[in-house]
Amino acid sequence: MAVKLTDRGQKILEAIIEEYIATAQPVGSKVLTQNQGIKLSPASVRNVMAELEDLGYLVSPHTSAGRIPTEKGYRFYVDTILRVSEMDRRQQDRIELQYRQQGLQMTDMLREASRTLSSISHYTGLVMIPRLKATIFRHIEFVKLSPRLILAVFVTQSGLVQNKLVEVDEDLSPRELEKITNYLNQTMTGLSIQDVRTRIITEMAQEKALYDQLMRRAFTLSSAALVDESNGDVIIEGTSRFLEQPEFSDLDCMKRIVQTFEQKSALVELLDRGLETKGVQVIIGSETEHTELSDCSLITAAYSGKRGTLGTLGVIGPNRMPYATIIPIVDYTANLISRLLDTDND
Amino acid sequence: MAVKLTDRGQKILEAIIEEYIATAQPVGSKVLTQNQGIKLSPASVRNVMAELEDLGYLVSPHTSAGRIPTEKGYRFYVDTILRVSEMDRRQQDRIELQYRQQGLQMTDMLREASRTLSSISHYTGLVMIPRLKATIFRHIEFVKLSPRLILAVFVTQSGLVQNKLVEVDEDLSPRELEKITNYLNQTMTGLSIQDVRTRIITEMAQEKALYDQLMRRAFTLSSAALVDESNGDVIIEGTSRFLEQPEFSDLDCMKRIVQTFEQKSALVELLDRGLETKGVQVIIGSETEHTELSDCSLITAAYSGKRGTLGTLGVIGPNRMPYATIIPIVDYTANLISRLLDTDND
DNA sequence: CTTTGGCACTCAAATAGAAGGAGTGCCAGA
DNA sequence: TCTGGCACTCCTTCTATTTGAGTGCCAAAG
Repeated sequence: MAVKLTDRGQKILEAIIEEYIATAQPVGSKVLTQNQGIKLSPASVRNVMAELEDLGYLVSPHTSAGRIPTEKGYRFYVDTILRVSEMDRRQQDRIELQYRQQGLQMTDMLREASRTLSSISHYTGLVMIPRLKATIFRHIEFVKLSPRLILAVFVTQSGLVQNKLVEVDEDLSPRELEKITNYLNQTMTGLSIQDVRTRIITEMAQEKALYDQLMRRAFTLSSAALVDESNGDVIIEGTSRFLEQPEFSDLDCMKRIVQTFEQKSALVELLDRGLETKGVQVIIGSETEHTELSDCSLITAAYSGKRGTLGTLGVIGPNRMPYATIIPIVDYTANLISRLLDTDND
Repeated sequence: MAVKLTDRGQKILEAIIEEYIATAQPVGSKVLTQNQGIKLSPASVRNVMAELEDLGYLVSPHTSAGRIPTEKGYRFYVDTILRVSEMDRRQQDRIELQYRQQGLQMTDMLREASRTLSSISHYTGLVMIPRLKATIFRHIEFVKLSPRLILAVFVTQSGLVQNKLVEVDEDLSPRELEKITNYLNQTMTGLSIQDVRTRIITEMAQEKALYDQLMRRAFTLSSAALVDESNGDVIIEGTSRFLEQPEFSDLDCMKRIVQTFEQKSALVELLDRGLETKGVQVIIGSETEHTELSDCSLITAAYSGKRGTLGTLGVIGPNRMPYATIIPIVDYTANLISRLLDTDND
């Protein structure tokens, strides 16, 4: 790390990585000299390449092949060489229009976001559904389905609708239910679900609540309704893109990756990492800390609603991804979604 | 079709298909003679096999290979040879228990069904989400989110909850909204969504409704709320199972299939076919009428709620599927889901 | 001291040929 | 009608050889 890389070394590393991203073939010294911008003989390039290999940025699969970037190489490329450009303006407009024409349902929008991410990046799109507890309480409504079964419908500030069936021990009259509804809507609006839940707990602990039958029921009901079950769901679109990548032509390796996708938990964990971070985050290969995904990279960014971060979205593909084009795409999409969530439903 | 197959022909066809299902290798005359139940010499078996090939039930990939079943062969096998057994009782109980422990949300249950179908069949599970219009109206509730934006929450008899955001032209007072809610819940409960919609249309056409402001609004609102957007969604679980099948080791073919899955429309169409049919239906290869799925077979069955068919579910895999074990699984699952939808939420 | 052309060397990938073997069709005899 | 035998087909596997891209290193040129 402390080792400085010469200017020339960087240029050549950049050229190699970009060539490899484009072709998926080990890069030799000859093709690099055809690259304008490098005005050296193959022999000189070879010297530099040997240096880069010593530093751990490149490896050669075997003696008579070219070089391919290591994870360290990609990391260096992303961190210090890469300068991301803006996204094409016309493409931006086209995407935004597509969303505007859509309906207003939040989950539909997120699904569309995942699909769009996949189709314009040509990799697999990921969108994390907002954690309930991170959202702001707006409104709750109870619908009595049968004496013991109540449907709780619960709307967040950003327009996310969540329903939950709650089984209760005692038959609640419509009037009681209405009172409970009014009480909750008056006291809880504007708080985060997290806060609502702690508040319910503290109030339940206080004696005054325990003496009041109705209050007790209100709290029982609402705490049951607000349990976050959708604990980290991810919308994955474009899994088939993985099948296009030559590095995953090994069926066994492919299968393990798709299985990991299906389980989702690993992806949830990876997307969670981006929640705290501002801007675009890149996770390369073994940085995922999942052996099945050790040949995959993620480009993620957080999106937010009116108040703070709601979730993350991004793209997953092979290490050999065109970061320069995809980073702006992810960045733009995260901002767009944030904007749409802000303007909708107010 | 008119051609009668000898008893011996059937026995041998059965043995070949079952051997091929088990091994995925062309079946030769020799292995068949090792099968107890066939007490003939390889030469005699060869004669029968040549006959079966003439009839179109078998083909040989090349002269020096064994024979593999054609679609026609599978069809004949499924229609006339196959006798399906009951499902293992213990497995039944284990599955049912798994569902009972689950929550009550319908979509979660269907997702679980798809997952279970996949995991016990070792193929890909499919469950069609009920079409809204096929379901029975139970309750509707409106939540005003902002002056112009109303959230309609709508519950079907079988417990499916659907929400929809409706933009309205005029600000409705809470009282008006309540009146509308009451009116709709009183008049529409027990009708199918289809009926509700036609009723709304006819009533709107009648003059009396047009003169009544409130009524008009009620109808506008409810018709907007009941538009079926989720037009045929399918829950697909276990796509990675396809990667295990040797017949799809060709990456290109594989990619086309997974892409078709992702688009879902083809699967919706295929599952739709099973809506009218009682019992288990088998669709083999080109019967799917989708070129991408011409090497796939589906085993489907309809499931129903309190009143009539709600949707279909099933398993998709290669033509070479162990029909004998999967048909009972699909059958059992469809019945189980129907039963669970009947007993829940009443 | 850096750069470059030359050259021997390495090793994966492609090609070609040979051997092996599974399975068939057909025929003559039981 | 069934069966053993036999010639034939042609896919699969294996081995040997060739090919060529790319390297490392060195000595000479800049």
